Amino acid sequence: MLEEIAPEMLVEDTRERKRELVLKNVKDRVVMRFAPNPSGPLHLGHSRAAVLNDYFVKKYRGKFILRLEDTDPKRVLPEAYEMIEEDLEWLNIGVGEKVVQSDRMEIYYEHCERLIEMGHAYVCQCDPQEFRVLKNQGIPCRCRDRSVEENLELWEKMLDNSLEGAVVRLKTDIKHKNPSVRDFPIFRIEDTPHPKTGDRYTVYPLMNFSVPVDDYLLGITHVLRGKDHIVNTEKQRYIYQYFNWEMPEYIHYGILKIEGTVLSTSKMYEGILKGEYRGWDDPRLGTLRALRRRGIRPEAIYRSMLEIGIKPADVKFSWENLYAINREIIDREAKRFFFVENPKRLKVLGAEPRTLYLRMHPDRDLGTRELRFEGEVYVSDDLEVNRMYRLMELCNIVVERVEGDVIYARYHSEDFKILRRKRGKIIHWVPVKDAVKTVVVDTEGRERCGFAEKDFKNVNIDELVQFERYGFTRVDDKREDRIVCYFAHK
RNA sequence: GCUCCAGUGGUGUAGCCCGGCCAAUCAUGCGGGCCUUUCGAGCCCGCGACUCGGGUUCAAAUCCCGACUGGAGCACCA
Repeated sequence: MLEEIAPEMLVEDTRERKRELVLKNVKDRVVMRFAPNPSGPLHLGHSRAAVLNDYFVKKYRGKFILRLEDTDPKRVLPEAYEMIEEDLEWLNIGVGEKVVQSDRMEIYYEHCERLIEMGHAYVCQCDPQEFRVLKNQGIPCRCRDRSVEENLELWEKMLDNSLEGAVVRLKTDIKHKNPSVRDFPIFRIEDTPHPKTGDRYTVYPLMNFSVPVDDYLLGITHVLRGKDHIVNTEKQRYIYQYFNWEMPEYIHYGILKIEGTVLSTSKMYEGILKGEYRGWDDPRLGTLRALRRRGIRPEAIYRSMLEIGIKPADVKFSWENLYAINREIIDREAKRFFFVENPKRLKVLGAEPRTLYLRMHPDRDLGTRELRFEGEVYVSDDLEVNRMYRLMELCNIVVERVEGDVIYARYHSEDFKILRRKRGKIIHWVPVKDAVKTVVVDTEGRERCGFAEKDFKNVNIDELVQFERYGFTRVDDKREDRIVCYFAHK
């Protein structure tokens, strides 16, 4: 039946089902978390975890928890809490619950105490270098077999701020084949004031402690993380075992390698402070806000990340693929305008003035624009003497001479076919009168100056437009003397 | 160096678990054509890959071993 009416629908359907991403071990409900460190806004790298979590949560009607992991006061940027939420909202990710780790310090302390009481953790006062030497040989340090009472006493001292240079270590396997797993630290002292809690705490949990504790208490069922966390998963397994907790399902995906863009939050921040970048949304950066400013749609990023998926092999991020998806989205809504970069004056002799009305979009009704031709226009190409050109949508001309910055040409004919026969080029043009000074900021942050046609002045900020043959840009700012756009892609 | 993981066209992806229907999917890219007064979009055609070597098997992209390549981890960061 369906085969007769619409066979292509069937084909499409099976394909879609095949490519769909699935989660293993889904019981009644999935709870997943996205856990960034609030050191800056979200970038392309983060968007992968955020999107995949959101996708699965929506697919299985579960819960998305945003957990801000701010247990290293040195790596917290106060504005980042807000920025991360904005970025997620922009990506259309539904945050079901928000948790901030610095609000949960007492919880971590309690659980640490329990581990000490059970004899699974101890306070270690060894010099880090010395400990490492012992650890690498698989030899326990002398702190390891202190009594529970002593450890609790020392732990209290740590909290009281009367013990320096101590850490709490988890007893794992001192001969574990991965040395970093051997009695790894779970708490450390850090005196740097915390942007949220000030100097209230000086003892902070390390990730491999706070993460499993929170994952368990929040009821996380599936954890999606990069394979750089594989060893951490192994470490965290000890915590689950000691508390006799059931472990969530872990999925480790390959590293997403993104070339040609700055993604390191600390490097970006440094660059901003030095004035090298104009802010978190500088077009050279890989932050979501930079992409937004350039006119990349959140759906394009979302689809891009789903396409990449969760396979364990590393993947190279392809800007081309992202652009292709974005182009597909914005093509139908982007109004067309003429824009000439590096403008040169062109005087056309012997042509009658006239007014043209062109469509804003080749196949959708987005209105018309008006071009008044009065003999003098801007063009961006270098024109050759004696060659025929066509001012697009207008008429054929032949270049006569170039005098300084001004090109002189003579009107030749109307018919497009003549141009074809003479193998002439079609060029863009903008009437000199009423030309709108326009700056396009490219992906390197360079300003490219030129003129757009008169009606371009009616665009709204934030609108996406296509400068014909030039590329898609987002209108960023309108000033009295010019309009500023950010370049998206061809 | 040690430990672990992975290798499908330029890029991303499907297939690999449960060998045959895979002279390998889809997208992007590239080349060509149609259309078009955009070198855009759309439509059509084409290009292009199972890292290599052994083994198991009637049969291997799919299973096993080795090599090579790439990656991750080896912190009082996350």
